[in-house]
Amino acid sequence: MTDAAQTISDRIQEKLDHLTRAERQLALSILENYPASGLGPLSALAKDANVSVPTVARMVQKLGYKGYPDFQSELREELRAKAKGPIAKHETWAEAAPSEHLLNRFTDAVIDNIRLTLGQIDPDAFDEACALVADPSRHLFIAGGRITHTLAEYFFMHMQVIRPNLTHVQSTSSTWPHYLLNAKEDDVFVIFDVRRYENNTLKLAEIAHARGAKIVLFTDQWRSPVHHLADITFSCRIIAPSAWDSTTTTMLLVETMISSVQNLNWDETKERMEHLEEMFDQTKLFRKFT
Amino acid sequence: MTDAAQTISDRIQEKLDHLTRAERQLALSILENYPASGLGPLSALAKDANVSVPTVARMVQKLGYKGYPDFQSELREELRAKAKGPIAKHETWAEAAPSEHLLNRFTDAVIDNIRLTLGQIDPDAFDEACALVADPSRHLFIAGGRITHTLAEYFFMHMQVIRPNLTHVQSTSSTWPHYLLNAKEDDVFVIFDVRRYENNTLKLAEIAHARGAKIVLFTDQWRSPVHHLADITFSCRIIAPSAWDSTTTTMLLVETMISSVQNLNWDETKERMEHLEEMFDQTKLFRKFT
DNA sequence: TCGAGACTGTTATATTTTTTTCACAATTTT
DNA sequence: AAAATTGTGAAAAAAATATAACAGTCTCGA
Repeated sequence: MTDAAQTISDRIQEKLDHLTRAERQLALSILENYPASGLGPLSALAKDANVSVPTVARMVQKLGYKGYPDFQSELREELRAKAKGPIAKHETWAEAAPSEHLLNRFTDAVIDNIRLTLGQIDPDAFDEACALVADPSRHLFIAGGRITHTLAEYFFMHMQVIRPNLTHVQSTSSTWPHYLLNAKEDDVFVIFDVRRYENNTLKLAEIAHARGAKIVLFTDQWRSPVHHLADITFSCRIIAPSAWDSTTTTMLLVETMISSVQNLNWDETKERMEHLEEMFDQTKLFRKFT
Repeated sequence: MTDAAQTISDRIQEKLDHLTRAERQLALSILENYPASGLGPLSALAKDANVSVPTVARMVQKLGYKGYPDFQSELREELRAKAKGPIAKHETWAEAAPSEHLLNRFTDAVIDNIRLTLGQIDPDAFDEACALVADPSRHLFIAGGRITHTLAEYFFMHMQVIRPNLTHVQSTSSTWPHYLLNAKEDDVFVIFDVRRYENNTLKLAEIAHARGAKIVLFTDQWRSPVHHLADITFSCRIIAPSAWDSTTTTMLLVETMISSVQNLNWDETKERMEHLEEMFDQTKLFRKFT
């Protein structure tokens, strides 16, 4: 444990379990900008982590240092050694694992996906899509297929809080709600379709398109055939070192859209969220934040 | 402080010619192990460079800083920026959008989450968890709560293809399958629990723990209370510029685990995937790949 | 539900360290 | 030799740290 080969970062992480709430909060804050934040004055660190000055002093000693200056000098020593060392590259994500480890390879691939996907996105189209989705006067249909079902559900769950007047449609479902057939011209469909593209989803899109509804499509880099019917298409790169494709990038886009729509409807959302909080408090479904 | 694009190292080197002998000696010493030596006390730096204390004070002001502490805080700021790495900063993701656009801010936050999360992961623990989950002789229970339900379902969906003998439990469900109460010692629970932590999930974990089953937990950086019962915990950073937390990082880990487990069980998975393909072809649920 | 105990922030103070500045002598440079 | 530079020693000022006492809060077990 007290081996010289151990970095202070390791040491903190190791003891993370034995720390109390405020101390853990502090520890995480230190790791956040490691090691810079630990090299400033104690008071600044405390403020940064939103804990009190004594908490910092107490934890540093708990970690086994004689005092804050002692802790700092070890940090500097580590920084010194690191700068000297031959391995200055920080290209691995899971630092404790070799770069060939799946953790690093997979993350590399996903970051690549994110980079390439975002690079192709037209921000105006994105904003336009958000505006469409945010408009409560349009009925919002959200549809996913077999794989994308979870994404659609995630999106639906959040939209439910943000706005009224929406429906979750599972394209693989044998029975579509009949009012879907009555979709109006002003309605919006958010459709998820990645390979392998599903016939049902295409049919659904055709119905929507025939009724003149707007279609926002999340698909992969090869583009679902729904693409021809969609008003706005987001194609996400989904390549991963796996037998399956990665949904992570699409998830990122979906979450960004949720955040954006939420901002557009903030007044109403706020109210709805407060109601939700109340409900949760009443049902005691959740524990108090610890 | 004047030029943002210039590092302090650059600044020192630039002025190197206009410095006197002792000052140059000091400057070179600072650059020797940069930036560590500049972050210690002034007196230590002076001693290190074999110059007097006033020389250090004089030069720092000559370089344009208000005082030694000012110089230090700039150094720390630089270190901070550098630690973020080239990927996190200095790059706009959606190139067509300004860096203040939500697309870029959100992605920045998520990349940060990924970096910090992966940095804390113990690859051995990860491999161990994958091995547990891959073992078909253990019954696999997958449980998620309100928010994490979609993640759990996504994981379950893929595990279904990879291995038999598994169950999806929705912790918020009013009725848990009765055989959950008969969980054996060798069984494995994969539990998702992020804030706000759910009491039902904790109860479920307690049952599992009481029966001696293994518990693998996916939680957030603050750690669900289930953590105390879990054999292996993955804490994912979930901060985002949004009223909600981001699940993207957790999704990344889940997908990595899926990929890893799939590799471990490849022989069987292959067979099952082929069966699945056949089924899909027969039901004509999917279109041919175009 | 209640109470003991642990945890944390607040406030205050003592202590230590660090920084800044000074005057002046020694040394080097021009 | 004059001017600039540098170190020495010291001391004042400022900042940072360590510690204590205490009250409010939360947790957990009875």
